[in-house]
Amino acid sequence: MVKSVTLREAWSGEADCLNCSVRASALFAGLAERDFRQIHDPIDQFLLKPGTSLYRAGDQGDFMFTVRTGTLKLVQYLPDGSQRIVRIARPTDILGLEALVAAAYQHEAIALQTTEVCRFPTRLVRDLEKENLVLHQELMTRWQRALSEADAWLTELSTGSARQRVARLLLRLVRDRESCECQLFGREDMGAMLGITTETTSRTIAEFKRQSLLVETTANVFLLDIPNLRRIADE
Amino acid sequence: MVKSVTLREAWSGEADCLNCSVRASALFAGLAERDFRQIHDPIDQFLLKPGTSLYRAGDQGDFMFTVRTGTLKLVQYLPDGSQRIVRIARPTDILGLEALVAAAYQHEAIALQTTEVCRFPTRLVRDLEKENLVLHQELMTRWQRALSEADAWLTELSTGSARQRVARLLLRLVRDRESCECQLFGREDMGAMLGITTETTSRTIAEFKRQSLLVETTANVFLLDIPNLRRIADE
DNA sequence: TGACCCGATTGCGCTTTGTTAATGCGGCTG
DNA sequence: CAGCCGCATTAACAAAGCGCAATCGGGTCA
Repeated sequence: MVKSVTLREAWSGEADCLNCSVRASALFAGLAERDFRQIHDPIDQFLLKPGTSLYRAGDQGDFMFTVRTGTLKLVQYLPDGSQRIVRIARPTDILGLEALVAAAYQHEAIALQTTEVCRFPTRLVRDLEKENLVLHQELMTRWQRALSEADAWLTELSTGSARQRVARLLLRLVRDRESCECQLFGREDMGAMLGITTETTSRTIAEFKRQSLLVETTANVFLLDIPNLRRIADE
Repeated sequence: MVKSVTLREAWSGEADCLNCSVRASALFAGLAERDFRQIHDPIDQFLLKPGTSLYRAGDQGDFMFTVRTGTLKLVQYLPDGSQRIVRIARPTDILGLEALVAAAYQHEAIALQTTEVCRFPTRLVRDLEKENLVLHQELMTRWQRALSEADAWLTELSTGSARQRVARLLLRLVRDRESCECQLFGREDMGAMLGITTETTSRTIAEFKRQSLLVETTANVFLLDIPNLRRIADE
């Protein structure tokens, strides 16, 4: 079991949205300068250390978040206390979409790496969205993207043998990347993404390493043999 | 493997939305009478026999659908050709939401029972939604509901032992129902929902029957022993 | 009525995965 | 530097699920 740290002392300043480095692909990409002037509530930034919980399932959803850097996991818990990771969030992804239509968050969001997020009030989005067609369109697209991701996790990451699932997860981690290098997560987290145990995950990855499908460049950073992994994923 | 039938000869008339029996809980619940008068394209109804395919992944998404009666499965296929059912649609559910933001459908939709659906043009929703806040809100809620469902399938139906998964699926089928009676699907479909084989599904259900957790009233219709199934689901 | 078909069920051997515990390894702390 | 902690890996064994094939039961069709 992994213990999680609470969000605390993670505030790292107010955001400068107009000059945001991810603005072009962020939720607010469609806002004009005059729209930003309407924003009176401050948009805060947070710097999360790995293991920090951004919010928990059931928390009141007063805020939404944009990931600037790093990675978070969205976790749901089973009656027996074990966790299942239902999605991961990467830079430009939105967290807390559900707050727009529900009172509370549906997952716990926990940083997997050092992660920067921007926080903005849910009601800000609710207000802006009524008048701004681009934002509105963007929201629907985000929703659809989350749904596609969820479906892909079902078909790709929760079906087939452990070997196949691990291979598919690895491939997914380097998709739309220039390099075929990627930083892996802890074995327990990978298992929770794939619906298999920590040990099976570790065994499988160790085997991939022995077969040179994975080459470790730095601690937990690997080069992937994409063609052969793809063969395993599809067999 | 299951073969699917194509949508054909299934047209069953034009819909009378104002007097629709599921209107109160349908997507268009928020429309006033004058809104309906704006609708010039006809809204057609279809009656699907079990196994009929309503649309396929990749088909151009010109229409959306409301389920009036029956059940459909939303299927995605793996590279090896095996199917994974990612969701089921029941009365008042919307099919083809993704057509609002993507060019094509993401799944194949296949009737599991005799099923009635209403079909309306995607662009009708796109147009109405711009002006009608209630419809707009309703759409977001639907999207979120689909997402919650997908997440639940991951945590409840794709995690744990086959016994637990089957039990959880059964419980889910009678949730928000007055009676604890329900019509089951074919074992192959149930397996495809749970990520297990047809045989394992059959063995598990047969075992439940022997233990009287399930009592068959009619062909493939069962009474559930909810408390004990719940115990299995959570153990 | 008898041949046939389809889906459910069962038996059986085999592989994979889960379980439990031990071992290794690197980094951090006192 | 020794001890310790967290995580990955491995071993050994048990259990679960898979794959394949045979069987069963109902319903259909000629």
